[in-house]
Amino acid sequence: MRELRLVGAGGEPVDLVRTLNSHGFVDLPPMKPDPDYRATELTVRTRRGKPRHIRIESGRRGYAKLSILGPASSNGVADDVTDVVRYVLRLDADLSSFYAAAADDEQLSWVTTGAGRMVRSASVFEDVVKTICTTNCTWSATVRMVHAIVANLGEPAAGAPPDTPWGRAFPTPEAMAEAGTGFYRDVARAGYRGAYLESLARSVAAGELDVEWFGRASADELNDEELERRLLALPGVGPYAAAHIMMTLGRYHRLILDSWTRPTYVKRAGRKAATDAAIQRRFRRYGPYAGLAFWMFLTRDWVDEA
DNA sequence: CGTCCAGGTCTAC
DNA sequence: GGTAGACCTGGACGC
Repeated sequence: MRELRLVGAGGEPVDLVRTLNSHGFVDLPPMKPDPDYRATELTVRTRRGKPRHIRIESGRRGYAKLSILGPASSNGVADDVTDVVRYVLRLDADLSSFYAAAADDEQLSWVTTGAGRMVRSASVFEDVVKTICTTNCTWSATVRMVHAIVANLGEPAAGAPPDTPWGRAFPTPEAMAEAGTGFYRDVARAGYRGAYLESLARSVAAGELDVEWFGRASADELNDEELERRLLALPGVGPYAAAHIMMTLGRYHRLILDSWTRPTYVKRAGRKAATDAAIQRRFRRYGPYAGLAFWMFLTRDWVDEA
């Protein structure tokens, strides 16, 4: 068992439950939250050996508790797993300036108690794949595709049951590159997205495309405009997908405007209608955090207020 | 049964 | 540069 101090890089508080229910991807394997999002299970790859199945939950005040389930693990493996969890929970992010801006906003000041930390997948590749699986389809179709990809191509942790997506790490680009066109068509039933996924996996596996760098690069090395341009160049990634991927990368300037967020904004704001431009004006004051502020505005009721 | 469309994108003008 | 039309799939509808 390990403990993780729930504090952001700027000393700001971290609300674990809000983080574990920060956006739809937390409900996709290899993550499996409890129904109330007060804890989650997750299967992660480590530098050596099989993936590990773990559980993250509240610990003593101000801490999360991390348990590695299954066979006993060495300290090295526990260190690896801890690093992955810190990454997934985005504990390295500094949201203090976002909170400073939100404190003056009557409709968003509630976030300063620790909301706004968006879960990210263990790799940028995984977030790109999942995002492509959300395009032009219902959420149930996204679930079907991602379940098939993880259940069939993901490496199982020790003791993982067969034929389920749970207990398996998200597949490597190599595994997805080798799966074959028939897998995407007949098993994942990804339709025309299959070609996008296969092309993406092949480029990454071949070392021609380094999507992980998109997550590591600073804003000086890779500014938002250039990053967006590169994301739009990926197969199957258009304006919506680029904005969503940028959110997972911690680039919150762009608002995710899609068939769910637009009507949800109108409802939450108590309006009859709102143009994209009007929505963007509402959150412009947040500058680089405009997209995050928008997302918080939409998802306030995802967690019961204490 | 057919039509529409969902957390859109691509191609061809 | 902006805008139709096609596109896999499978639920949700209307008929």
